[in-house]
Amino acid sequence: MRNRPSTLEEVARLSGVSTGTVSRVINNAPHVSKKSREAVQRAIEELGYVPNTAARSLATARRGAVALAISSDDPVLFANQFFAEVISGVNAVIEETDLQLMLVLAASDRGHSRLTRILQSRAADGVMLLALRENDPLSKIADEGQVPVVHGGRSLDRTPQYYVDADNRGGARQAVEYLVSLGRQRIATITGQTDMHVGVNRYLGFREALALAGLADHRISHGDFSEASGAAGMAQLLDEHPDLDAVFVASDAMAAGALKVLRERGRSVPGDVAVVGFNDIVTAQHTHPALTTVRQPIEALGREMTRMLVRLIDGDRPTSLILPTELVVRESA
Amino acid sequence: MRNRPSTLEEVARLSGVSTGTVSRVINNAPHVSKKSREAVQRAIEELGYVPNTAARSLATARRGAVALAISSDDPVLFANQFFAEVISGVNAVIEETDLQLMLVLAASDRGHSRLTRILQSRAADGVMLLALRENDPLSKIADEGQVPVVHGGRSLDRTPQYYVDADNRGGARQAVEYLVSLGRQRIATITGQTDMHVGVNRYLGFREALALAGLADHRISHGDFSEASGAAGMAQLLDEHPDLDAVFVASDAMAAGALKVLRERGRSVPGDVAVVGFNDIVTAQHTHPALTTVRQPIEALGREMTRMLVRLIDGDRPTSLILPTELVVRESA
DNA sequence: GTGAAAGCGCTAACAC
DNA sequence: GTGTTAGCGCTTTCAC
Repeated sequence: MRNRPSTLEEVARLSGVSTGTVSRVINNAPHVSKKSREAVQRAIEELGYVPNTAARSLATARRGAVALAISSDDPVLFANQFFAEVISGVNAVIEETDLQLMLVLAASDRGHSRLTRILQSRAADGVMLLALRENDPLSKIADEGQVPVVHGGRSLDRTPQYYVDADNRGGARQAVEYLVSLGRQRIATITGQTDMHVGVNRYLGFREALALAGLADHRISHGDFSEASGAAGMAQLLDEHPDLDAVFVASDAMAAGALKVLRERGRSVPGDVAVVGFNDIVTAQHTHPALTTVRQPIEALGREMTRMLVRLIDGDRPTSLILPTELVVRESA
Repeated sequence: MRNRPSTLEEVARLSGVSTGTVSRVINNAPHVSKKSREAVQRAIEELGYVPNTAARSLATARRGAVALAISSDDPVLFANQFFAEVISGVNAVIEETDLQLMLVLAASDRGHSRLTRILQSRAADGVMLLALRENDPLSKIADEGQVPVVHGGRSLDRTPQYYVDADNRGGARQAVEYLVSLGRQRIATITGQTDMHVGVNRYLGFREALALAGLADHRISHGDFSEASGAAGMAQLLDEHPDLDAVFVASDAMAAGALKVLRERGRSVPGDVAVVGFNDIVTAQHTHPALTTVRQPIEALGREMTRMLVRLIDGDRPTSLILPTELVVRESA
């Protein structure tokens, strides 16, 4: 570790101009002579000067940072890769700005209250809120807070003012329409939690598609997005509707469970039963047969959330976004 | 959004004490009468006062934040789940402190120079550096920087002063010893990049175990940790050493590729050829057959790195750590 | 046990 | 185009 970082005042002294001018150069404001500008730049170089962000924040009342807050410990959303992809998208936009990214995982109560503090205190210039639980008290706090908030995903209880979401309903519709186009007639579904926005909307998409095709939509089992619940759901469906010829499963994890049960019961996929999942997790490529599924634009979600937040911080009024999903056809349907 | 946050001075006014006393209460310093303390707390409550972190940072010369920097875009390490697990571990420790977590993904050049700035400028009180490339210039900058640095993993060119790493060598040895204990005699390996610390050490572990068992160690193919290279490596090994009865593959991704080739060539696993991977990625549970592999303590890595950094910030001199790995036996060996 | 006041390093308004 | 200076909101001596 080296000696103490140098200050703006030292730069001023060395370059023979006032602190005001140095400051102008650093923030490349207009009305600075070429001569001073170069003198300052030389001095900065020589001293290895780096501005003190705390001092700057204090003077400008801007933090120079945004927070990405993940409130829920919901395994489905937090699941590994979703997380990594969102961050990757967020980072891509952040890198173009001078903002820093703070990460706040509100797993414990402590994390929760910490997030509350950030929302109330202007510790960040803006917050992206991901995976809020239904009726999460944070939702209210966010609305009353000091800083702009962008939500990733919606919840059932309230639609946030600024959000980016994937088109879960459209994606589900697309998946089921594909099954219909394959000639399947007796299509079932295993839903996710229907007290969650994603769960409900994928289910609605399912019903919508069947209604449009004039097919029956009573073959339903309710899961919770977990692999185990997918297996259980599939077993139940086979018991209750042995004639089914396709199943739309609201998550890939559940679909993996369903495939296992189908194999055990000797139903061939997609011969006897076609299967479509949702999310396109990595594992979807490695199931047997490989899973046809709906891909969410997760990285884009991160990118768009960040863009939106930056615009809000700049005082703009962006409009919320629903991002399209994409059907990835593999072997299971 | 509400009105302006209140200041410490306002708290002082409302509670009828000096700003000095308010400050003492907030940082619960000794020598404050019960009476003042309570008056202050009441005022804080009433005003909803939250300290301004920038002002505090400026006064104390501490940032109240640490950075987790991921320098490399190395797909192996950045791979989804590794990333999420590290962060989860980091977060667990962070939540116990008053520190904030800044995330710096140095994917682009811009990201890189941004990280350099942080290292040089005390924008964070400490930095955790993950997945540094070999000969990464950052390594040097980190050493010369203003803040304590903890490395996750090592590189070939230099052993950092403070690091936490997984026992790659020991893990590999363990894996191969297990194959030996199964009675396998003609054991091959597909290595990772051997210009990377992990690559080399897993390879060394392989040789060590064979040497100890008095077995030949010439069945080698060099991969790059990718699934494709695993497939190519397996094909090559089968061509050159058709008699092999086991293979230690230095990553699960490569192992997945290898399994595919074995299946295509009609070799049964583990009947004809036993396969062990490394990393225990989620997919390992879903290959056919499910993959026996070496699990790295990734969350612990994040936790221990953070603990170490916090101790460094506090002025302690922690000692570097190598965390044990664990063999996860499934069906492939 | 408490108050007063001098900074921390920067920006921004104002004067020239 | 440039210099001067008053803060930003907090902590921390130093008196008392």
